[in-house]
Amino acid sequence: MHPVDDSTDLGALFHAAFRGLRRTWSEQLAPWELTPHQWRALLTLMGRRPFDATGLEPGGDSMRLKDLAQRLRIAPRSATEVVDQLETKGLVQRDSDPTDRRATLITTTAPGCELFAAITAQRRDKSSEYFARLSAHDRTELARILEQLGE
Amino acid sequence: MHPVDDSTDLGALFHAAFRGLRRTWSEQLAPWELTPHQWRALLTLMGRRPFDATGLEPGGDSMRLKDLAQRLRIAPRSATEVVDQLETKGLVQRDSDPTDRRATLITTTAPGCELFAAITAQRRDKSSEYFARLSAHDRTELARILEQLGE
DNA sequence: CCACATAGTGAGGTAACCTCTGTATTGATT
DNA sequence: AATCAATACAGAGGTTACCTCACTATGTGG
Repeated sequence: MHPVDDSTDLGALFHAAFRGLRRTWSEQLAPWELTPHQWRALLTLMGRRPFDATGLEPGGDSMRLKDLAQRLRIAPRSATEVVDQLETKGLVQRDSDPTDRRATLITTTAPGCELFAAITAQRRDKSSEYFARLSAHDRTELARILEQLGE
Repeated sequence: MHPVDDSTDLGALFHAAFRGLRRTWSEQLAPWELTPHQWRALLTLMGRRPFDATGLEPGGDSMRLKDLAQRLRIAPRSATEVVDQLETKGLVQRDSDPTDRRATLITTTAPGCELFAAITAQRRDKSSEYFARLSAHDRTELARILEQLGE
C-alpha cells in the first residue's frame, strides 16, 4: 500500500493555505474596493519609495510599467491591466518617460498614497494579519523556505 | 523610515512560490492534457482508495460530489465543473447513489486509474518535483507550518 | 402529508492571469 | 542619413479556477 507521496500532500497544503490567504486579503480589502491583485501592485509601487512617517506626498518616485511587471512577476500586458484599474480609481497616474517616450512611468497619486497609508495602518492595528497565527520563528522559517522555492 | 511590514513580504513570497508551483504542475501535466485543477481532483478521488502496486482496477471506491468538494475545499458547484471535465475525458464516471438518489457517486474509470498511475510513476522517476529543491527537513517544516495556516 | 433540508446543476459572473498582434519609438549598422 | 532590429506598451481575445443564485429532484421529521 503506497501512500501517495509527500509532495502531493504538500501541494494540497500549499493550495489550501494560499486560498486562505487570498480570501483573508479579499475580505480585508473589501471596504476599500481593492482586489488583492490591485493591492499588491500598489504595494510594489509604494514599496520602492522609502516612505516616511506621513507617507502622504505623491510623486517623488515612479516606476516603469515593465519594472512593475517584473517585480510582480507577471507579464507586462498583465501589469497594463492592473495599472488601468488603479488609474481608473485615481490611485496612480501614467506619464510618459521623458527619457524614453516609449515607456510610461507609473506614479502613485496623493489619494493613492493616502489609501495606502490607511490600509497599512489598519493592518497594523488590527493585526488581522493572515500570518499572525504563526509564531515569529515559524514566520521566519516560512520566509526562508519560500525564498528557496521562488528560484 | 518604516520598512513595510514582514507580513507583506511573506505575502509576496507566498504568491511567487504558489505561482511557481502552478506553472511547474501545468508543464508537467501538459502532455496528458490535464490542468492542475483536474489533477488535484483525480488525486483526491484516487487518494481515498488505498491503492496497491498495480493500482489499476477501477470501481471499488467512489465519492460523493459533495465530499469531493469538501476535500478540495471548493464549492459543490465548482466540483461539478471539474467532474464534468474529467467525465468528458472518460477518466471518471457518475452513478447515482442507490442509497440516496439525490447524490451522485464519482468513480474513477479504468483509463482514469491508468492515467493516474502513469503520471504518478513519471513524477516519481523524474523527481521533477517542485518541492524537490527543498531539503527533507524543510519539506517537513513547510508542511507543519502550512497546516497551521490551513485552519 | 407537509414543511424543510439536502444533493446536484444551469445560468451567469469575476479575478487574475495569458498570448498574439500592432504601433510608436529607440539604438545599432550600414 | 537611411534602414532594420529591438523594445515599451496596449488592443483583442482567450483560459483557469473559482463564485453565487435560482431551480429541480429527492429525502426526513413532525
